[in-house]
Amino acid sequence: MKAGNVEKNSLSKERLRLWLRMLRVTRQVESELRERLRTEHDSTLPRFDVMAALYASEKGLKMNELSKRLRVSNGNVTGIIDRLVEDGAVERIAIEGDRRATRVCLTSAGRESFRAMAVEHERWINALFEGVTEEDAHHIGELLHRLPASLDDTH
Amino acid sequence: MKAGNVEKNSLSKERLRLWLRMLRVTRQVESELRERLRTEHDSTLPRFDVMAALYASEKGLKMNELSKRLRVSNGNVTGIIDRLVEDGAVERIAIEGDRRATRVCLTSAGRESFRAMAVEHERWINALFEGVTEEDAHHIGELLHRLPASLDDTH
DNA sequence: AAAATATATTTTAAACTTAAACAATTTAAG
DNA sequence: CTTAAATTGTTTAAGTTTAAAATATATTTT
Repeated sequence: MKAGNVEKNSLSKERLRLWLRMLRVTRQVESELRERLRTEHDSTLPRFDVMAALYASEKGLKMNELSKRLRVSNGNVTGIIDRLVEDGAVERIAIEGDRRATRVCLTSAGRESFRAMAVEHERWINALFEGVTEEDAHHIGELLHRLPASLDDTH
Repeated sequence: MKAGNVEKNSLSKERLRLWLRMLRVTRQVESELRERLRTEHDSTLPRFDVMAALYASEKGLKMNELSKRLRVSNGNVTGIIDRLVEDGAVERIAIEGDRRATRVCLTSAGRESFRAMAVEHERWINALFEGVTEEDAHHIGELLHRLPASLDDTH
């Protein structure tokens, strides 16, 4: 085996190790957030994500946009929105000029409810990442920003 | 507002940003892996994770250990193992001396099948993380290793 | 030994997830 | 204008996921 292959191999292993660690940390944090959303706000992570996307957009989003924004299947979004509508947190609004599409908005109750969760969410994250300095956060953030190279991030 | 609060606030925001990026990258990679496992190996990510854990242990694992190792509920493991058994990749073996517990092992077909997937899996990761140098991988890996501080990693 | 407690796993109910098939509507081509 | 193609959203089938209840077995207490 040539020296080049040895190096390549070792780099490959190091990248694999990095991926496994990212996966572990992400799952831990997700699990923690899920638990707290459930016990303290009677909600779930998918609901929170959808509400966050809607909160950020002034006049709501089409189902389509929501599904692209969150990178989940459109069928998935349908189900989550159904449940949020049942709970009165979200409403579907017809779009004039296109009878296929629907615009989805937070109700004022939904907006209120999200605000409460978001404040705590930031606190939780801040506490979970206690060991990360601003420099670390910035540095890792920059690296992740251009990663993974082969996956297009634009939509 | 005091200066301390401003800094604290900014750090908190930076950590939140880091978390959101980690989440985005992790989901992208997971989605990519899921797709390739499905199309190229007629398998799934949870199956792969379970098989990886079993492959790494010489004489299999108890359902219990598997669920702790993968940080998923025990009921979840039951379902995944059920399907792997159907596929002939895994077998349940009684434990002498404890009729509650079951040991779960890869069959030789399962071991074979996992090996094939694992080789490609490492290649995929290596390609997806092409932009990460060995130094970066090592550095981020070290940081993630001791993160998140508040979550105990021992079980 | 009987009762209480702990452990190991499965079952259940509800939600989430995807891919694929479908229905409705709009847009584009001819 | 009329048909073909593309877009938007829902439905369906299969699998994943969790928490909680249920079951079965083992261990400890009394």
